[in-house]
Amino acid sequence: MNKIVVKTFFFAIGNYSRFSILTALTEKDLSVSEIVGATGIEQSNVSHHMDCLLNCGFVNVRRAGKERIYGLNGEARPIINNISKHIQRYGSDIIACELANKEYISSVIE
Amino acid sequence: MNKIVVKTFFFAIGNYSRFSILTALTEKDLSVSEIVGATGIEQSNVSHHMDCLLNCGFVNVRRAGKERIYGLNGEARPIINNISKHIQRYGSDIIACELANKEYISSVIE
DNA sequence: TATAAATATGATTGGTGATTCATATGTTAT
DNA sequence: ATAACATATGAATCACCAATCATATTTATA
Repeated sequence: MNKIVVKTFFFAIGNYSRFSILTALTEKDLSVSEIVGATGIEQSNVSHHMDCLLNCGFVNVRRAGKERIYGLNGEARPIINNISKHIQRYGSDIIACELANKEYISSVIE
Repeated sequence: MNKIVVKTFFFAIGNYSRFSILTALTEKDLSVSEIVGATGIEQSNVSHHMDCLLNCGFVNVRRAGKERIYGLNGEARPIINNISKHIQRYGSDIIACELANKEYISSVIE
């Protein structure tokens, strides 16, 4: 398994903000301001994330007047769906994680 | 989808070293020194990672003399397998990521 | 019980990247 | 052409975590 591929994959997807954006895009294509509304992430921050997701091939973009509409790439959809399924299915195991109570990771959560 | 669960999941798995360890454990249970051998990660660093993976419920551990043998938890196995499959299947898309050439992420790779 | 082997723990540090802020670019309408 | 809206870009900061080093703990063997 190629190290660059693995690192790039987790870099792009393994971030809560970006994963939220990808999840939101699972339902339908969204403009930047709609993504801001759906996720609560600040506008310029969303743009930075979209740049990352674009460059890593997870999303595509098209113009619509003043807006830019982002959509999931076909290859990305099954990845997001599958990880979501896993997280939902094994969420109870994950949340049982004692680490959440240890300072080591406490900052990671919320 | 619970934010804590998502964050914990990606925190634990979304790290190349920890993902390598989990991948190595897919084949068979391993002692710490065997993990060191298989992954090239330094001993105390492996221990720190195992602490994380233990606490997050991805692995279990048993004693065998001086050694400690780590194994994948049943719930973790399908997650690792599935993500591996995805990365293998969509690797060519991921690796086409232009971001790899931009300084923004260049440090992430290697 | 002293020594060696295997692993864990604690403290520290450096690098990285997410976020924020300020501003630029692009687009539409008046 | 200018104003208003939508988004992108650049720079800077701050927090976080992976890695390292030194040392402690646990178990086995002589």
